[in-house]
Amino acid sequence: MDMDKLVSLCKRRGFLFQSSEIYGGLNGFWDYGPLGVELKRNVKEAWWRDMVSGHDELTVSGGAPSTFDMVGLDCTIIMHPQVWKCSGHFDLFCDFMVDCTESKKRYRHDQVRGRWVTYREQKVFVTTMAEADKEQGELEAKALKFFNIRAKDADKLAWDGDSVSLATINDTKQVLAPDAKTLGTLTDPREFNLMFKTIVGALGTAEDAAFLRPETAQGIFVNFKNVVDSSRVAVPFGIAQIGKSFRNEITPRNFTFRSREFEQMEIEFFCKPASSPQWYKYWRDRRYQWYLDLGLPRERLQLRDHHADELSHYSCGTADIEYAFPFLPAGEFGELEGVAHRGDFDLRSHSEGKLTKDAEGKLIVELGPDGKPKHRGSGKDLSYFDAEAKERYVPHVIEPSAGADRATLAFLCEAYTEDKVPDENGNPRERTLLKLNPRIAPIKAAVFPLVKKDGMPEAAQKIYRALKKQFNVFYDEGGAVGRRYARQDEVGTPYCITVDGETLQNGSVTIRDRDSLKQWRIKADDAVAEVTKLLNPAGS
RNA sequence: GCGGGUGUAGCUCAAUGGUAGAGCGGCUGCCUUCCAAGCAGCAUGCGAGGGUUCGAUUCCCUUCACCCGCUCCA
Repeated sequence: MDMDKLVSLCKRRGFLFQSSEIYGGLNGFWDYGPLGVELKRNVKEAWWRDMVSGHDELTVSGGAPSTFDMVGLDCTIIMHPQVWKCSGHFDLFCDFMVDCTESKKRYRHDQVRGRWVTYREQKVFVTTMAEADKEQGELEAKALKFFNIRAKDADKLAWDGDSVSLATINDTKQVLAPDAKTLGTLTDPREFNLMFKTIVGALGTAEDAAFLRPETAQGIFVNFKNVVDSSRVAVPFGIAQIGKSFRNEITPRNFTFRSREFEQMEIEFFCKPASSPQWYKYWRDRRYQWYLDLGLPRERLQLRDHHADELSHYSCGTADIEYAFPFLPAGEFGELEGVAHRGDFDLRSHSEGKLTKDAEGKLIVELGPDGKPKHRGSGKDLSYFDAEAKERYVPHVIEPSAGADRATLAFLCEAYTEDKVPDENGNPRERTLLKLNPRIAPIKAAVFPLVKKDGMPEAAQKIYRALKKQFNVFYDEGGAVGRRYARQDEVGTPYCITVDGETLQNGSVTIRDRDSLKQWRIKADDAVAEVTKLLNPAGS
């Protein structure tokens, strides 16, 4: 599929526009047009319905270890700055980077490592990005090349001290950058703010700095106690939230895939530590199935477990649900949702202070240079008393975190179809259509009078008004009926109802299926019942 | 952030140092009894800023955005 064609259709038909387009646009920001907002709302509402409001806490659903509760939450985008310090975002999202003017490469300042070495009175700091086990070999090879000496004379190099991070070096003039041949090609370290900074208070000073949330999850963790105390939920239970998040992506690209302002659909599921692996598996499989049910095919959707070395420092297991977006190279997949087993990292961090892993892999409070906690927690007890088991523990957390915009984009990509249908003379003609699942289609049905006379518009309008009470439907009486069908196909409307001459005789109308072009007759009075039936097939 | 490319109507494209045209789409009317038909008419544009010039959509600079590659991807 040609991505440009989809982007063009999205703009032409009002699904997606570039933000601030009349001013030249803004990199990484996108607006949803009249049809796009319907589509995205339908995606979010399907998620909320399927995960939260439609959840049956009385029945053990397929694959779940037990029954469980689900509730929702809607938190603010701006929270106490300490939230981001304890969550780990503050440390991770405020990186210092250095650029190499020779190789044009960019490095995380603290990740560049090197050693001082002297040869014939010249002392330089040789650096590399190599892994620890290959580091010394790399450094020696680079030093030999720089001083232009043979490998057999390697013992003439005088090494001084162990390998250290570039962050400990003040004099960049004597630094040989990892991919450079000459000295002093690195810029001074510059701060990269991956979180959006803002000011709280009209007289904003530096102390009033706050951040727009980079994820909705933390609002759930900091409200854990409020929800437990107020809503009669018992572990195991989940708290769900849909909302905007903000990240300064370094390279926003690929349409809405990597936007700087985006919407998340997140669940934090709290469970007993011992049963958390089962819950992890449950959520991972259930979330994968959700995308299949809404129309992404198994061939283009994969559930990929992270390797151990890919896991975040707090995670005991993470799987990504990934879709083969057409803008990616063949065989590559892009993340739609991450399902992470986060252990008790978040609740404990917000209670005790930001945690880190010690040498044995145990979570301990991270200390600053002064020996005190680097980021102080709230000091509030976020443990849970399990009345059934008569024990107190900090629940473990499973986090299915989905991108609403990415899901919407994936459904659009998958729906985009070109086929050939017979024209009025029976010759094949190119057609563009969106084969959207009717559940998420922006318009559920269109109603047409076959021609604009003989009372057909009046009859069609009556059907339109009846349908409109329950569904987003569209009325169109202009031009040839074939053109009106084509327009609806292009925006993914699953059904078209047409009033014709027979309607006036016997009260029947035709109803047409978008994908198959099949038409059948129903009673005009049954239009609402028929569309309701089609949109709610048995078993769902 | 770097390198390369691109930027003209809603979309796809053309032409030009003397302020732009087509196809498709859109709108109005006529016609039209089932898949973008026909006829008549209408509307809409040189991404932004600056410079050179009598005059810039065209040449130059800057900027913004998009695409490709690198980097980044918490």
